[in-house]
Amino acid sequence: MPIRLSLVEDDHLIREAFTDLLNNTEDFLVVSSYSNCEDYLRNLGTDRPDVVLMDLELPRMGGVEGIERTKKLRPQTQLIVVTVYENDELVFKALCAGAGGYLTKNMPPSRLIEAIREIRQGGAPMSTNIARMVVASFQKNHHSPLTARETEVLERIAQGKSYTTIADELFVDKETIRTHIKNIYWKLEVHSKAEAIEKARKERFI
Amino acid sequence: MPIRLSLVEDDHLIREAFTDLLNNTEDFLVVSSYSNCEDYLRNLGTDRPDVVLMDLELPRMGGVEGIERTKKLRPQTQLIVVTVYENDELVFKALCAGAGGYLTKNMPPSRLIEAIREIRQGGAPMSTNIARMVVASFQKNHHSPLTARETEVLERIAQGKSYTTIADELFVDKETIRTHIKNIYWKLEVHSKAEAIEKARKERFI
DNA sequence: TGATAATCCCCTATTTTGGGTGAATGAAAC
DNA sequence: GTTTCATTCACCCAAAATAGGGGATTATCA
Repeated sequence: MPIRLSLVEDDHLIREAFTDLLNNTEDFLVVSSYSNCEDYLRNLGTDRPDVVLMDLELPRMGGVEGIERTKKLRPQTQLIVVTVYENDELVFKALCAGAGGYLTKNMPPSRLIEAIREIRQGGAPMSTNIARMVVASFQKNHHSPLTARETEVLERIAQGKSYTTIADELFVDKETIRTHIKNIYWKLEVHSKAEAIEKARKERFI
Repeated sequence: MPIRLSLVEDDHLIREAFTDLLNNTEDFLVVSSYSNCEDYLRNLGTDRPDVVLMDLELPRMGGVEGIERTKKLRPQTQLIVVTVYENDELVFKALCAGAGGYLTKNMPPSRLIEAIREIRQGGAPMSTNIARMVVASFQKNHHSPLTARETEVLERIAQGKSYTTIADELFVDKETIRTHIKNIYWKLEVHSKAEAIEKARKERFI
């Protein structure tokens, strides 16, 4: 049985180039291609694609929402984003929504074929820069204004723990934790837990 | 100038095989190889490697701590983990500690060379399974016991927001949020924010 | 018809939080 | 050898948040 493919891409030249390329590849079958998410989702049940190549810049419903809906309607569907965008926020939104791979359009056509085989074999095909962004998202900013202890405290705050709990865990007094929090707030220029967590996460201090 | 490489690997057969392979590759220079982290770290300043291939199962100091210390001593050093372990926890610990790539030992030797070039060009070389684990870590569990609304509420709790703030954001009354929280606690069998966040994060409900 | 989801209300008591001010210790840096 | 920094703790206050208990009304969906 061939690997069933659907394309969602609003540039019809690219759409046809991909269709040609993939239909001329052993084991691949392009069952459908669409210029928008709405038409694609309407036919998802009858198309039954194994893998979908999805663009993100689409008219009306965007690709990220398209990914989410695909996963709700048909969870076994695997999606690879194919786009020009390398924007942090968009990449993570797409992955959170359920994309299993992310390619940027400056790749050689052979990479597309490779990626489809890779995702079928349990991988997560990504362009070089995307993989780096993803791995970097696990790592802390080394230029944090917070001390080691303050970081430890804020990490626990971000786990929803109370001052008392944190104090117990770190074998210090509750007042000590309060002092650390005050210093953290001063350094991050915030006045509440939520703001501190948001800022620290954004800048990867925690 | 060649790419300077250090190896940290306690199996001396593998160490020598890698050294041979890499020293016979254009532009590569293995400047040192060690069977443990302690010796490696002591010489990091004089070795000045561009890329380090690091095993994780090491005597005394483990590879994860080795990665952390490397990044503190010499942040520009790039590290690729080369190990047999595909354990979730270890993978994420290594990446959080600062690893820029993660390969499992069932790869062809050519993949090692490719990976070193890849990390130098701004990539994050990973084995198939590792890449999948990393991408999956962004995605939610589709078998959550929580409703869409409850998930929305718990996500905001995990951002450190108060009931009042959440109520405002969702355009409902504070009492509604309280009811959701009670139901969340009942479903997750917990009795506090911290426990709810921990359980929900672990099971990827949020 | 029942189950579930989402909304809201009231009561109580305890804890938590944010802000202010101050201070002792020890280590590292200059 | 003084000074900066990190870490620790103390006490005051008032507002806010939290957890637990009870109950109720819609609307939807199977």
